[in-house]
Amino acid sequence: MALPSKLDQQLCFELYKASSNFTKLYARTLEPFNLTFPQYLVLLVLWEEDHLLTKDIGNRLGLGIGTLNPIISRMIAQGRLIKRQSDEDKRAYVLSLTQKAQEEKEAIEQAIYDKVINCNFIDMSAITLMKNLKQLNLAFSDMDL
Amino acid sequence: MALPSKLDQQLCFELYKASSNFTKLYARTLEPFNLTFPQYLVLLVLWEEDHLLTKDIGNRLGLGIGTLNPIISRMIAQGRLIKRQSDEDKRAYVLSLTQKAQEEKEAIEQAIYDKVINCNFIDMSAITLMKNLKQLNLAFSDMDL
DNA sequence: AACATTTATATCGTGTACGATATAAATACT
DNA sequence: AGTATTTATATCGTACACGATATAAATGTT
Repeated sequence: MALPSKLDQQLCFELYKASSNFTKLYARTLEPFNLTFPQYLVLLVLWEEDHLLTKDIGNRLGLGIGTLNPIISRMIAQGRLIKRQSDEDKRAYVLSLTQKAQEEKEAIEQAIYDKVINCNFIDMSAITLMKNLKQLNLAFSDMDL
Repeated sequence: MALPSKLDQQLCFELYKASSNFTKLYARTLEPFNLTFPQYLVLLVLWEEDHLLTKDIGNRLGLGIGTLNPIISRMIAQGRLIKRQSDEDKRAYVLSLTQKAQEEKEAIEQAIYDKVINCNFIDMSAITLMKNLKQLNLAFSDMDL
């Protein structure tokens, strides 16, 4: 019987490396803002829709509370987020952007544009790549992983 | 001027999620063997070529010593690896598979085959995906990231 | 209303992952 | 040979990332 194909081994590995490379690239770009990549993802979510519950952010990023909570705590300490107990549900907490976090949006997006988008390789075949990745993640979401 | 494109934001995010999903899938498959995904990657490397130096494994996996060393230490404690000081270069250490690690290769490959390869989504468009990912990682390697 | 279950968050333990610093051995240079 | 630089590994500090457990509030059941 066929053993794990080379293909599969390479796929998981290429994905692992690509994600790591991308994270490193973003990390360097975000360092001047004293931001990590996961923290930036939280900002992306809240820039799109502010005043979300912890679980909402977790759902959108696919992160559990054990990962998200420390990230949020640090972002509160940084003065980027504010946490308020929800009125409707006293178990839940509403996360909101501070003025600082709202104002730095443009500068951060510009930095990403300069350093990341200008890496021409993004254009390569990003459409196909994205399509495949989305299909992949869709398949995972149907797997109750 | 165009802000960071939606495309880019989605690309980095889809990659992040896909890698995380894959790692989780592998983690579950490898758990019965008391193996983590990065530890499995070290085994993959050494199954292909045994008796490598720490730096060789690091190069092939794209991992620094700060990440790799704790992984190797745990694998030694697990009885999977043996570490011997190199004769040619007394700074370097040769990592070798124990008999246990050699013998469990088949069983682990079978487990991966059953749980991962049988996820039909692998077939989808893995060829295209792989090609794009390799291109991406090649571009990164030219960036002294 | 009393109780059981579910849900939202919190905390803990283990294991990456990276950058910075430290150390000893090897190599290059004068 | 003696010194400077590079190289291979080790250790540390910070920050994810996940699963397990804990707690309190909300919901469902009888």
